[in-house]
Amino acid sequence: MYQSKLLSKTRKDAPKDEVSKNAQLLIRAGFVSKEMAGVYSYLPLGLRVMQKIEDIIRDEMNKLGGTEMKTSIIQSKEVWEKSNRWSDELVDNWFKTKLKNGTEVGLSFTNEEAYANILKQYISSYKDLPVYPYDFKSIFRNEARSKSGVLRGREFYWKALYSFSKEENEHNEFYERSKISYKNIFDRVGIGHLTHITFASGGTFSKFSHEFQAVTPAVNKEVYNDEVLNSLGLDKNKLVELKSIEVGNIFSLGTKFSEPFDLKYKNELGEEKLVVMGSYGIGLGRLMGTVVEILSDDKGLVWPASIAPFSIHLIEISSENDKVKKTAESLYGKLAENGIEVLYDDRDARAGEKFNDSDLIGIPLRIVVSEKGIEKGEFEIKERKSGKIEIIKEKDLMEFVKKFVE
RNA sequence: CGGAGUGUAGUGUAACGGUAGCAUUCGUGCUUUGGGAGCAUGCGAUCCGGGUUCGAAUCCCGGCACUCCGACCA
Repeated sequence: MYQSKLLSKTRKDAPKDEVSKNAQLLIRAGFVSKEMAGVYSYLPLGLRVMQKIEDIIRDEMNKLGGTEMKTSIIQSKEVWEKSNRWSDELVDNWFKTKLKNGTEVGLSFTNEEAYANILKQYISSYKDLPVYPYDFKSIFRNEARSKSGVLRGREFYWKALYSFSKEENEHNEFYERSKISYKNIFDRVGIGHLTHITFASGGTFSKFSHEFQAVTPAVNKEVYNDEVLNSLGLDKNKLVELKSIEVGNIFSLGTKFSEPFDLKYKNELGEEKLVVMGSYGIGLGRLMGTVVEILSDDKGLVWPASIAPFSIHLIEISSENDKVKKTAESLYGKLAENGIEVLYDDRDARAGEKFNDSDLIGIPLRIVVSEKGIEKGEFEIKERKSGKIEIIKEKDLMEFVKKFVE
């Protein structure tokens, strides 16, 4: 893609009211635009990262046996009254509105009800189980206070998978496998080494759940109190307190939702049994923000190759000599032919500005096309993460790049 | 939802109750071309609504927005 057509631009200063590192960098680099507190629009660069994260999660969910679908955002009151989660006194973060005819509806803040309600139509026999539907969707939460940039939004994009199992054993087996999938996801987006599974409160529906906490030098501490520690039999003095961000959460729901929705199946003996449920969530925006919090440096963003918006940042150093532009164009074409995603800085800007922008945007590999390089038949290659610079002969370039992209 | 603070060009900032200035971005021209370069020139702002005053960015009231601390966080 031509950088001149990118739509967004970098800036030197972050808006003064944006305090979190993730939002400051993402805004400065032109990945997101702030609509209001807790509500961000994704610009082309940001969307590309989100899509890569989505692809990785989708891949892992499919391997886990998940089936992708899409539940609606508009939810009817009746459904949520069944599980007693419509009342604002019990759930205070609903966005509610009305249809023209006065019917009350809400914007979904989670999916248990939606899935239980739908699956009731399709589950009737033990032969229908287990099933693991999931979706990616925008979720709306009317938070009293939104903070930490993209880490805690009022509108955010997430993946939610729900497991529907015949009994506890079958559920537990899946639950354990889901942990591995989650671990794979965090590995693949580049924060696996810092992400740990932890015990957490089960909220309103189960005694405990598991959270995946990514350790970070900044932001967010949660779930660390005597009650939880005591009930887990842990000694507070033996624990180390770390700052971390919750990047994923899995719950065993038991029959908490299958009961109110009368979600039952007949077993081999013709007996009616309640379905055992679990839920498994990951916020994609939060995950992206977490990667930013953890991997960025003082020059800007640093994306792991797996979720970088582009693999290569191709930079031409502006010159009177039109050979530079021609060479850069031709290289851009060659890379594209080989299926390599390239952001090509074709702007008429000075080298310093381009280098700074490149560091800020954080694409893993930078290739510089300059007049002096062309004379020698060489390109300069810089790895964003390490800052390591190499000079590569023109004939070796494609091979080098292919190897790097793998 | 409780407490505190802040609202000035796209962004960052200045202005005692008395001409809204500076930097950057952006437009134009020239110079420049390996780490946000230089000269010239131009465009662009006081959150909204009331009030006090000869006069309000500035003081007062209300609203809205944002930020911070806390509560909350399927």
